[in-house]
Amino acid sequence: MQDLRAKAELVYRELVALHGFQQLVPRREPMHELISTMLSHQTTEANEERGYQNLRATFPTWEAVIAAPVEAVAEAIKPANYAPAKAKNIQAALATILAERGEISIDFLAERSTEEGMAWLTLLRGVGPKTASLVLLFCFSKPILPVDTHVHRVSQRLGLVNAKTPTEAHEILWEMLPHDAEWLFNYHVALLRHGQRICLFKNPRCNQCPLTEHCLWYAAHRAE
DNA sequence: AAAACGGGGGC
DNA sequence: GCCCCAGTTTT
Repeated sequence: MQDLRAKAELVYRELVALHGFQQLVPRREPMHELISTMLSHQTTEANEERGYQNLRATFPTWEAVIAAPVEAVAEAIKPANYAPAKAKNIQAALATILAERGEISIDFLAERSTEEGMAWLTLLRGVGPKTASLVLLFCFSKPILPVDTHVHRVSQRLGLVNAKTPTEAHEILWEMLPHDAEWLFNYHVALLRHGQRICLFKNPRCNQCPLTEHCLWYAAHRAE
């Protein structure tokens, strides 16, 4: 177990160096993070960004998004996948947030514990554990690890975890990694970037990876 | 645990 | 044209 922790530190150093040290501050604006992450599911970063920019350009305020016909919101976020469902979810989320304190802001999450924040956010339709984790870590510096498919896959290939489900992968990583927001932020971002750019789901670019000698997947597939 | 949801862009 | 993608919800 202790050697796994050491390996995690090695992976952290190598991948943060490779993909650039990320600053946890200045933190992202919470509403931007929440809505853009809701848009991001099952689509690409470029489409998420276009949908978000188009949404903000179309409606002057979040209140205007709530007031608009759901079809108009769906049209604005069209580049994102599942636009009709996401439009409905975003309007409902904004209405819930407005009801919380009478203004469109989730800054009140700063005063809540990590667990309370997770519970509150995941009550929103269209917000699951990944989205909630990202908002709490990126915007409120809560020590929490978002385990998306990239973090899971890269951790798995490097032998850091051997888990059937994302939930199990999260439990193992949480036991192993430091519970420090900046460390977790860098780990998440570094493994995400690695998964997107080098450790691809299919045909990973192992010739660009500094960790092949520590990689179980590479050891099993190097003959191919 | 597995399927449904469902669309733009890269190859 | 085929297949993938910062996931969530429902069966």
